Amino acid sequence: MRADAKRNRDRIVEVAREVFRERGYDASLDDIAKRAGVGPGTLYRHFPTRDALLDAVMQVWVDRVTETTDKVLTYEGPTRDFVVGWFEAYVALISLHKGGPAKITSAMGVEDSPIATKTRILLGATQRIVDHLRAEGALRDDVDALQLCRLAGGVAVVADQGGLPPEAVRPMLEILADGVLR
Amino acid sequence: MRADAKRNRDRIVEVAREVFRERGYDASLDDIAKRAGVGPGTLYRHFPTRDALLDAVMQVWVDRVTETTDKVLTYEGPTRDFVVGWFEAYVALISLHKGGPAKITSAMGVEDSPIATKTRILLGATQRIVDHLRAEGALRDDVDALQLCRLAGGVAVVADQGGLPPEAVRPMLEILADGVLR
DNA sequence: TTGCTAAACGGAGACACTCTCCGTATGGTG
DNA sequence: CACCATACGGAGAGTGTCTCCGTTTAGCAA
Repeated sequence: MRADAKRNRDRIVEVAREVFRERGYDASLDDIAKRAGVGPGTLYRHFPTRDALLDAVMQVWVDRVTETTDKVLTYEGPTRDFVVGWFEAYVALISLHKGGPAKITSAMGVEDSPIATKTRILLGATQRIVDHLRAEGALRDDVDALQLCRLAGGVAVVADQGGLPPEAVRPMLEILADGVLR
Repeated sequence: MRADAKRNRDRIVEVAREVFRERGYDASLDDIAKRAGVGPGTLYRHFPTRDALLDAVMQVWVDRVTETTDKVLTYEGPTRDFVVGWFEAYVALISLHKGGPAKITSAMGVEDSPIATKTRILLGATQRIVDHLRAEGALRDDVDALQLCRLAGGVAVVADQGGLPPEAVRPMLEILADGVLR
């Protein structure tokens, strides 16, 4: 890749990250291009679809998922709190910008989604949590990581779209936790 | 209201119902106007916003909610099945057209929403279910109707946006049921 | 350094959707 | 049957998406 191309690409991603956070996932792409000081053509060449851009924006985020999972896994205490803790972390991870939860959760389990890379990473992280719980024999047999992602994702979507405060979200996550544990 | 006005209004609602079901809540309003054989101005005069139109489209649906609730309440059998039954009915009710679950669930509990009438009806129906469960002492104390709507709504959103089949939805509703019961 | 070319740029503009304004048409009434 | 409040509908402004293509430039080879 040519140096100028890389420079522009990076700049677009950086601007997009800000704009998505400020204005949500629906922000105008031409506007992002303008703010990045490039023409719309340049933006669309680098990122043919909105999802492609989102995918790039989220690259940094990938590392955070692993970190967060590591941290949650060190928790020593009641299993229920452990699960609720994971759910809260999960919701926070997918709620980085408005519209994120819906985007991610509806792509969950869909192999050919444009953001499949990202959902696979989340699923992998959740699988680690599931394995941990299975080892303790604390999880219901008929529950898998995909379901956990969808359930917590559902709550996150509702919270995101309805603008719910954390104190309204936690009780719902507790209900989920009680539902998935033995 | 003048006769021609009423005729046009009814026709628009009828067409909108079809189009929303076929194409989802994002369908073009000008297109609906065209299909109804009226100008965009006419559509927008009758329904200043997309939500106003949706509200009109859903009027019939209101009756169905009450009916369905009545029916669910006659069920005699295990409490868990009763709750799962209600959740399934709830999800079906709000999934009449694509995008419906998100629209309804994010408006849930928001007083000044354009579709507040509809969410209040759903909330009322769910309250009847909650009362029934309370009488049996089967429900957790810290759970209310609003939470139930949001939880089931979350699952419905995920199912709707991800195109999940019923057999993927039911287990999640069972988990919810186990979470909310004592 | 210079010249060449593939790669990249960027903006004009086609297309689509939303929503409004206003000249025209008409139903209902006195 | 004449009047006019009510309703119609389409032209068009505003905004966003996305493409095409003429212009520019980075990077390399001589």
